[in-house]
Amino acid sequence: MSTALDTTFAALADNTRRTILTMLLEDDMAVTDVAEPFDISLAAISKHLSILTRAGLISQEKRGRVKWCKLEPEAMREAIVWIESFGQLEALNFDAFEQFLDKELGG
Amino acid sequence: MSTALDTTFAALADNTRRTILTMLLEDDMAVTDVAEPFDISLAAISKHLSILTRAGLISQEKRGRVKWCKLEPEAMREAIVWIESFGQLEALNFDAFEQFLDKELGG
DNA sequence: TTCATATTCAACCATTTGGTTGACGATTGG
DNA sequence: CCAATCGTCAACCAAATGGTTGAATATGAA
Repeated sequence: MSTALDTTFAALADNTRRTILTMLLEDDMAVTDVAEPFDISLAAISKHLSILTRAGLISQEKRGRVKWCKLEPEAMREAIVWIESFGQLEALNFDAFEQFLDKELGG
Repeated sequence: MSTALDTTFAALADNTRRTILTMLLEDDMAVTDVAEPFDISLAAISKHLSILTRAGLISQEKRGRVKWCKLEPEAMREAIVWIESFGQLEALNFDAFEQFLDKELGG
């Protein structure tokens, strides 16, 4: 089974896709313009965009013959929560945390 | 070409591996004990651990016939830095959480 | 030494990925 | 209407994943 978090992290696990997301921070872009700086085929970019869309990280809307790509940063929230929570838990000595929880919740 | 960030995100893109990392927050564990709660073969777990090791997220040290797995959370730092650059999502206020914990546990 | 435990390796399978090329459908401008 | 542009689809390829089973390797214990 593949969770939303799986899909998000998998989408982020490729430099081309991360670069595309960064490009889209600035503004919405047409597929052709997204592809322009890369050295791979338009079809390859189209696949990357599909993966980003499936992960919810971008949305695509066709107007005329141009398909516009728009960043959807909300989709990253769950991943951020996971990774930052992990960091928090790690930072605060687990034993102390457990003792704290026992005290607060236990009984 | 596959960057460190690629490898880290790819390693995180699987629920079994994320669960393993969470388990290791508490303490170092032997491979067999890591495998225990999961419903898949030991060999499958062994592969997951290889992927985590390759990503630097854990280290493994053999003592006797037991191989101990240890969390290496530093490996997540680059990923955290990247993901945080999408900062509109910093709406989820972790600072407050940290301050709360400092107050409760600190001293 | 012999048996059991801990872990990996090897071979296999199905699915996904990241790329290619070439054809195709839709749309727009002349 | 015709040609160019935008983008996807289809078929293919090589490599990686996530899983299996069964054999092999280390090590420890009796």
